[in-house]
Amino acid sequence: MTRVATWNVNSLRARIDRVDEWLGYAKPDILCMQETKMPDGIFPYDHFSELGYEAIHYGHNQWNGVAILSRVGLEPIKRGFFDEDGDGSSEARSVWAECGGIKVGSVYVPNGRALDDPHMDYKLQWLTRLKEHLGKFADPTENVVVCGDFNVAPADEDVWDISKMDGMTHVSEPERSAFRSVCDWGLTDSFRELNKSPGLFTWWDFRGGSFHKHEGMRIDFVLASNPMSERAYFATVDRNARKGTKPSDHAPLFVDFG
DNA sequence: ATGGTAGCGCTGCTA
Repeated sequence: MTRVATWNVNSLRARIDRVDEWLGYAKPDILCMQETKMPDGIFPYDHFSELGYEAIHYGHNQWNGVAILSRVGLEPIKRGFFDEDGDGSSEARSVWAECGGIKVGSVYVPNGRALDDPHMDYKLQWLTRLKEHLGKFADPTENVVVCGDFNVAPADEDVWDISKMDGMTHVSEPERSAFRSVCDWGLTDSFRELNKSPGLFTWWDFRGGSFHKHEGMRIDFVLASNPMSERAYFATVDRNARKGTKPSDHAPLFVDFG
């Protein structure tokens, strides 16, 4: 069994105790993290090594930052897309490695902010570039997982109340279309394949008690190529990690592959 | 009720 997890930690420095706690009981083999919000120079490689995890991190500053932890081996492949230099001139939104015979990507898709904001165009273009990158990274007949915060709720049942989302980001047709286009490369939303119920969320706004009102969205995914998808047999969101002291606004989710 | 909270880092930006 291989347990593949993804978690937008919303600052690794602020969340390190919660991450340690979660690694201790969830015991993922591979954990993709987003929004570490730190440069590579202070990423706690040694700390995770003591916990049995190899790691690759890509971050420049207090924004973005992505990582992959693995306890089944880790061969670094690329910081950023293949058309990015990974030395600081581009945003740190993707990192790529091979872990125990699985090609793994950890991605943090731009937020978009609003439908009429220039960042929305950037978000859509970034998703197009992600798909182009996948073509160079791997073949969909290989073992591939692309995990992360996509900032898109792909279907109406992935938000708490679609009637309140008219004109809002994360649910617009251009965003959903761009997400589907990435999946059309050869990736399946493995969590949804295994959990058909509506109202299963991975993110809740810090404001207004959204978590306790169950007002969230499902915007984090473990996307799996067919050889991986066929092996997926269990998936869940750990809502307990969204409770208690200093939680991230995202909960971790994982998929177990036989 | 056009707010609210969290993190970073220093005053406003990002989400």
